Amino acid sequence: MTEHQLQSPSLVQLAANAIRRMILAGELAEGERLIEERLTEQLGISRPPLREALRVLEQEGLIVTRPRRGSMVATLTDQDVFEILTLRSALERLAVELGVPVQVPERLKVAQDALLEMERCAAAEDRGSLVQAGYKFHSSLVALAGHRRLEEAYASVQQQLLLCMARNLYAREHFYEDLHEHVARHRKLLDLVEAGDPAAVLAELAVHGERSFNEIQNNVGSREASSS
Amino acid sequence: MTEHQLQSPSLVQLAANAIRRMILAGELAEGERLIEERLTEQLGISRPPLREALRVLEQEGLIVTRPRRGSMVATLTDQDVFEILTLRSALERLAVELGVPVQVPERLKVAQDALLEMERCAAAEDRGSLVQAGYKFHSSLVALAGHRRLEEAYASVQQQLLLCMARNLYAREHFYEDLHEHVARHRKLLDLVEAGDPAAVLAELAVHGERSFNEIQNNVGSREASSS
DNA sequence: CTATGAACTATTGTCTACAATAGATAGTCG
DNA sequence: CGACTATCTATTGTAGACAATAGTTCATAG
Repeated sequence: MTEHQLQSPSLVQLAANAIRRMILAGELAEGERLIEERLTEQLGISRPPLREALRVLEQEGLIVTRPRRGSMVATLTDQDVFEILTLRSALERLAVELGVPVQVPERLKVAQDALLEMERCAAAEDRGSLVQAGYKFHSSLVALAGHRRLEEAYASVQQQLLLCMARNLYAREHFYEDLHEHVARHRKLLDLVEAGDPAAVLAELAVHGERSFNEIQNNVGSREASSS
Repeated sequence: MTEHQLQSPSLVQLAANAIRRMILAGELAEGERLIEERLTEQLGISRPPLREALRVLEQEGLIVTRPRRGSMVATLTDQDVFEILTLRSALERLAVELGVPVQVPERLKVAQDALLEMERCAAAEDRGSLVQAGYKFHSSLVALAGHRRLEEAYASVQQQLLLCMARNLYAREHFYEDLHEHVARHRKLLDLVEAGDPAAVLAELAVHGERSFNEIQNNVGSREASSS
């Protein structure tokens, strides 16, 4: 049932991916203007496909466009971070309600693999990769529901969270106070999922989300303080 | 705090709105191919802005685009309808959790007005307008949360639901078995919101959603049966 | 010295034209 | 007579150029 829809990507998709990567990697600072002609030179394409790519990123919430004033990388306020975190939490809850107990074993396998990857990263104290692995783990949990729109919405929200973290290196360095405790929480989450008890997973997810919320808010706050 | 950001809409926005309206009004059938040149003639614009508009609609889930094969109006399967309804429900739940008890009285006013409009439509037995008014009512409930991303996500999902209903007139004619009972349920919902009891609203919303689910599924099913 | 206005430049919005490809149709071979 | 292949056409993908506007800078007047 996995659809291997291999189809040559258009320049629009390639451009959108490239710019998305640049933004999430922090190569483009928040609030930075995206000059179309400059991007066309960098990417080696012409403006029409680039502009279509910008529309895609705009819908994804990574950039903001005002008529006649061009596009800029989205600037996230505390309110934005609040919105992202609450929305993410709500989507995860739906995913658990629909996906636990697990119906399709293959999907569980993906989550298990992601967790193993997280544990490897924690052992190597590689915080950067741990963030990525954590992202994959959560995505795989959401994928348990077999709900395409949910997955897309989640990916979009998670992406904005990465943008939020890309804006200050501080978060990337200090994000997880205790790596192993962090991974242990994820292990517990997966165990509960495997046990097939949605209520227990939701409860764990609640404290899980609470922690993320505090950590991110603190990091964002510290950035504001440190920039003065 | 209401931002009157008056800014002249670009052709992209105008085109997106126009095509969106055409799709939701049923003027473009589900699965119908959207030939770019034909649309440019209808709308009196050239292809670049049109293509950007199509990207917007693609991200909104109203059309599907495959590389080198153009765009077509999205075709919704039963799985799609399931996804739309569950997602909508999850978003409404988040809205209630954040928005009840009501913090900003002005927002409640909007919901009250929408409900009055619903009651007027029910009294006039105008099912078409009732659907619209119901949409506004639910949107205003979601707006209680003061959560921009939530509102946008909800609008997108709700829009797809309208697409789902646009594909068969049957749903529009017979959607609400009992108009007044339907409106009464909404009245109760708003009363609970005003009372400021999130748990009670969530409980009512659950049965509310359950009903919508059955009604829509039945209508979709009947369409499939009646088309043979 | 400051504030207001106009001209200018950088950038976006839009259009026309060309290149490339997927689907269709007809022709030919088995 | 059916199936496969080649050509052809309709449509999408991309490029480059022109038009319009917002922000900036400089000049001038108060």
